[in-house]
Amino acid sequence: MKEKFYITTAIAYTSKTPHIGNVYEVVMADAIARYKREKGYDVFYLTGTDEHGQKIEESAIESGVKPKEYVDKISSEIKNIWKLMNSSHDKFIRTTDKYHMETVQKIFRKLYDKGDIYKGEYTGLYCTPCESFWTENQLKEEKCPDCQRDVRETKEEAYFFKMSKYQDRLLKHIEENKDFIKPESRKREMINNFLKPGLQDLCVSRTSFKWGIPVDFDTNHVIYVWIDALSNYITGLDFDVYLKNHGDLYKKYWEADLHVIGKDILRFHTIYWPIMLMALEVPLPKQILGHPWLLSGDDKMSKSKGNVLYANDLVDTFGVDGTRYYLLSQVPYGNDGVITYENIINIYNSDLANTIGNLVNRTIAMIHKYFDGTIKIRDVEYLEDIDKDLENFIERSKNNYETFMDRYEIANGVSEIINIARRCNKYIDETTPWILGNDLEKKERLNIVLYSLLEGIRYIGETLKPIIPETAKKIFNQINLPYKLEWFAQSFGEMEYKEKLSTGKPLFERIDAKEFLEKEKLNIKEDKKLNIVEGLMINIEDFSKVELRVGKVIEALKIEKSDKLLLLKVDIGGKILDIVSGISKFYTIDCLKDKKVIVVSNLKPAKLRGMISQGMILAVDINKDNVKVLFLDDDIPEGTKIR
RNA sequence: GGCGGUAUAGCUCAGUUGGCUAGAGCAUGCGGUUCAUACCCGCAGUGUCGUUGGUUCAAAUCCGACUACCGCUACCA
Repeated sequence: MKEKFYITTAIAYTSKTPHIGNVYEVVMADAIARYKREKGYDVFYLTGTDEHGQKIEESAIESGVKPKEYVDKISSEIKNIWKLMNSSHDKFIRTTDKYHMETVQKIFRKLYDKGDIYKGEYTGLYCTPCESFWTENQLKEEKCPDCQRDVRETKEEAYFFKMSKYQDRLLKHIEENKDFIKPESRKREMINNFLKPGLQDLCVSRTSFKWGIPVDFDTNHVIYVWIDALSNYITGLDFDVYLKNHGDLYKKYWEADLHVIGKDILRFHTIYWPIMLMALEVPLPKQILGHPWLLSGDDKMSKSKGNVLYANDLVDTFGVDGTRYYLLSQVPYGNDGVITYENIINIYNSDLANTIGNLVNRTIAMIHKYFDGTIKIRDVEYLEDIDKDLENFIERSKNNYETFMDRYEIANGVSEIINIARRCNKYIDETTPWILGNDLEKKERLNIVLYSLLEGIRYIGETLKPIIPETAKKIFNQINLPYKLEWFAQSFGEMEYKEKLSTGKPLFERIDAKEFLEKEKLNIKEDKKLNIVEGLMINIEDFSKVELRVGKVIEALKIEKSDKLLLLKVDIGGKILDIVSGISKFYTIDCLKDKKVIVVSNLKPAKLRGMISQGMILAVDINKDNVKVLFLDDDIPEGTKIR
């Protein structure tokens, strides 16, 4: 009976096309899944898309389509990218799938019936004309800050999950199960930040938007998106809420062996998710692996730098395997990795083309040249020390590889493969087969040498299977062995190559970095074409509701305890508005003073960080770390209306 | 602002519980080789291990302070 292995990725959020970080996660999970399959596990690998929530509802409205249409599109886009990356998932779940939604409703109901979810209320001060809730300190002289009218204490219903009930049990579980949260450093974060201070009851329903799974016994409410999303790990296996009629998948594969997720959502997976499962009386997953990111945010990606990266583009240039290889070999285990075209080209050329590709190519060329493509098994009696060295090195590397892979340290595993290839290249130099080839009496010796190399290549092919399967396939093709060979059924020196080898085609074409980067620069210019979102059109009346005026910044002040906010006093022609703006990272106080800006002057005031903001100034978000305020010529008088 | 993380060769990163003369790959320089994809092999480097105090026989490693960068989070009407 095969041992089972259930692995999942986080399901990708469908508010927009996934970035390379999500792609990394899937490639990583895929490599682990493939590795486990090779090792003989009965693997179930689940991935999918998370399709509910306010953000999606908003994005859909923005694009002028129904939410379902919107998520259908993005979800299939994501599915295609996963396919492109050669993900070998066994199932792709969508949270808009009917069975998922039904089970989530039952989960909610069960927890409600149990008393772990209870109906409570948000208490707040409500201003009826403005339809807004205010907290006490938002009020201005006990009146609504917007309209200065009276507010009333009002309650709004919401469902809450009694997190605190399970927190001690969870803390104990985390402390007793050393490998529950990996890497180690993240575990401390979770315990110190969330568990030790004590958990608050979690609000698990929303009434402020509609795009979600309704609470079936109280349809004004939709279920909180995390309850919905996390459940996919069991609904995807046909979980039965009442624990009686689980589907076969569930019976076979739960509990999960590994949840691969980004470190940013570790909190949900290591706290809310286990507590949900405890409440459902279901065993917890064995391990949660919070992986680092490939990019430390958008900041490192900027079109002007020419390092924006999309999965499609990467695959176009480097192929699936070039891309997978980079992702799997270059992201460090603990820290975020960096990705630039220069780096990828470098790694691609040196590791794939030069080290592995060339090794395979030159070996096969020699076998054709000296033996017409057929090599017989080595005769152990004639082995020299140098051959044994090679063999030992390769066996050792293979063992190291497995050790790393078992710990999910993929990048370390990959470097063991490269080590094998390097060692083989060195062995060629040590044995100089081209000299042996000139001497008929050395034929036997030459056979041993080339056979040993062939075995080395087989080892490389095997270990590459989980990493870059297409290339592994090509290698097996070239050395004329079936790809589906059982994982290392023959150890070094035992394989018989009965068939004549096929003629070797290079596995990877080298990429000229200079040429490529210059071409890229041209492409970037192309990319600057405008992307106008169709669908959301407003008419002139809508626009005329917005009052834009020229304002002069009289004064800019830092707001305490805030990194992003500045308080601007802006003169809009006789009237001075206080405007709170999130630009303190980009502009100093001095360089704003006396500047002319565009002000939205009829914006409903709002309270931010305790300050009342009476308007807004226009600025361009080039990306989240590059914001430009739109300044006007100094000689335009303040107060002038803009239209 | 709160919480957390990271600072090591030109670049990307390893350095397990304190014992290094501080490593690997790439890039650089020199030499070798020609089976191979201007490839491969060898040799050579360069580092006040972010700054600064402390603990210790011994600190890149442990503790304190500081600085810079990053992430999450609140706030960017």
